[in-house]
Amino acid sequence: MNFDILPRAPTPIYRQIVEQVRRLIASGALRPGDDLPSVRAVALQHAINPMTVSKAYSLLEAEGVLTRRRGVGMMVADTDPPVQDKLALLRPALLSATQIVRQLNISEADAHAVFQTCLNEWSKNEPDD
Amino acid sequence: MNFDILPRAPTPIYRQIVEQVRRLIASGALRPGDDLPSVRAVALQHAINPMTVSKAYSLLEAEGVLTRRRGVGMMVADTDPPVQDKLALLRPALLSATQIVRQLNISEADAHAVFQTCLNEWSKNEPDD
Amino acid sequence: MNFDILPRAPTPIYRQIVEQVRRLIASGALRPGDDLPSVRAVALQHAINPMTVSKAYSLLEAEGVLTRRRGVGMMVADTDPPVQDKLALLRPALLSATQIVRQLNISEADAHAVFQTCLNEWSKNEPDD
Amino acid sequence: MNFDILPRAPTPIYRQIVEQVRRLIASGALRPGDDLPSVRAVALQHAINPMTVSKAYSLLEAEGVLTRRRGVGMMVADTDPPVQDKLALLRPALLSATQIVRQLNISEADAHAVFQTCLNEWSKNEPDD
DNA sequence: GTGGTCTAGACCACT
DNA sequence: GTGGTCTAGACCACG
Repeated sequence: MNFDILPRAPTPIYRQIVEQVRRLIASGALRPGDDLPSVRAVALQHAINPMTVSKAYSLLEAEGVLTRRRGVGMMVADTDPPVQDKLALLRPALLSATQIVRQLNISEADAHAVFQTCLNEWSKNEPDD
Repeated sequence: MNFDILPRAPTPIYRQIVEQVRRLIASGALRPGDDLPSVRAVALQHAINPMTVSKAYSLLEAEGVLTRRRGVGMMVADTDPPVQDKLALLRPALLSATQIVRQLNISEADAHAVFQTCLNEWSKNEPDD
Repeated sequence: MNFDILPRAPTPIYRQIVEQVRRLIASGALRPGDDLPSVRAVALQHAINPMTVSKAYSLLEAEGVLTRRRGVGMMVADTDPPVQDKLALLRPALLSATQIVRQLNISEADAHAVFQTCLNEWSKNEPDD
Repeated sequence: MNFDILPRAPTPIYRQIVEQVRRLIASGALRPGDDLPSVRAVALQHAINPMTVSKAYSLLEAEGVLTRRRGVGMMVADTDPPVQDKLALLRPALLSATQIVRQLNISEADAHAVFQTCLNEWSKNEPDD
C-alpha cells in the first residue's frame, strides 16, 4: 500500500493523503476492515512528518471513513457510508476543466482529444504502479 | 465583461481573476488595446477586496499581459501576445483529472462519458453569461 | 468573548474549544455571521499554541459550524445546520451519569439531590462569568 | 458478572473496567472475598486484549481494592474497604454535566427534566443486565 | 492583519 | 507497537 506523495505540489500533503485514501476505498483497493499503514510507516517512507499523516487520518476519521482502534491503528470503517460512486469523485475535476473549455471557447471535439492525450501519456508514465 | 468569481472556491480569488483574463485573451474575447473593468468596479460587483483585484492586475502587468495607463486604467497589452496555445491552457486541468481516473481505475470510455456530461451541463446552465 | 480553557484537564485543549464554540452557538451567545476571536488572540490570551486553536477551528469548519473567510478570519456559518438543540447537547453527559447511578444502585431521589448540589455550587463559584 | 465495555467510547477500556469494579464494590454487588472473572474470560467475552484487562486488575490491586491469589485469580480484598461514599462517586459526572448546563444557559428545571428522562430510559433498556 | 502548512521533538495514553 | 497532543518556530498565502 503506497501513497503517491508529491511534497512540492500545490495541494498540501495531508490533503493528498486524504484524497488518495478516499479513492483507494472507492476503487475497491481498500475494503472495510482493512488496515491502513501506520502513521510512522507512511511518515518514514515519504520522509514527512508523522503529524502530517496523522492529520490526514484524523480528518478521515472525523468524516467516518476510517475507524481508530486504540493501540492498534486505523482501519477502513465498516459502516454504512454512501459507498461513494467512483464517477462522482471524478466529476469535480472534469467540471473545472469544463469551465476552462467554455472560457477558451474550445470545441468539445478538441477537448476530448486533449483529454485522450492526457490519458495516453499517463499509461506511458505509470504502466503498473 | 464579467468575471466568474467564487470567493469560497479552493483557488484564491486573485488567481481566479488572473486565469480568467488569460483565457479571455487566448480565446479572443479580449483583444490588444481593450480596456479591463476598473479595480473598483470588479471589487464592488463581487464584494471582494479591491486589493485582491489590484494584485491580480499587477501580476498580469508584470507578466506583460496587461498595460497600466496612469489615470485611465488597465488595457490588454498590444505587444503581440505570447500566442498561448488555447489547448495548452486546458491540459493541466485534464491531467489532474487523468490522475483521478487512473487512481479510481475508471475506464477511458467512462471518463469521456462523464466529461461529456459536464460539457452538456455547462451549456445548459450558462448559455450566454 | 472568552473561552474557559483548563490546560491540565483530561480533555484536550482543542476539544474544549470545539465544545465551547458549539455551546456558545447553541445558547445563542454566538449567532450566524458573528466573528470568532482570531487564532493568535486566543493563543496569546491563554498562553497556548496557535496551532492548537487552529486545530479546533479547522475541525469546526470541517463540520460546517464555522466558515473561513480568507485573509479575514473565521465566522459562525450562516447555513442550515440542524440548529442543535440545547438539551440534546446536555444529554450525553447526563446519560453517562445515569450509567453510574444504575451501577451504584443509587436512588433517583439521591441522584437528583447530588445534581442539585452541583448546580448550587457552580452558581457560587461563577456568579457572572 | 458482566462488565459493560464499550471499546469505542472516549474513556479507555482499562479505565471502564477499573471504574466498574469500584462501583460494583461500592454498591455491594461485589463483596470482600468474591471472585472476579478471569482476565482471559473477560478478554474473550468482549474481544479485547487480555493485557488491557490485566492492566485494570493490576491497578486495582495496587490500590488495595483487589487481592491476587496466585494460581487462582483475583478476589475482592477483605481489608475493610475505604468505605467509598456512593454519592461521592457520582459527583464528578454530575459536575461536568453542570458545566454544560451553565454554558448552555439551561434552566435547572430543564436540566433535572433531561436527567429524569435519561434515568427512565436506562431502566427501560437494561432492566436486569 | 488573517489562517494554513509543515517540521522537529517531546511526552502521554492505550493495547 | 499504535495514535494523540502540544510546543516552538518557520514560512507561505490571502486580503
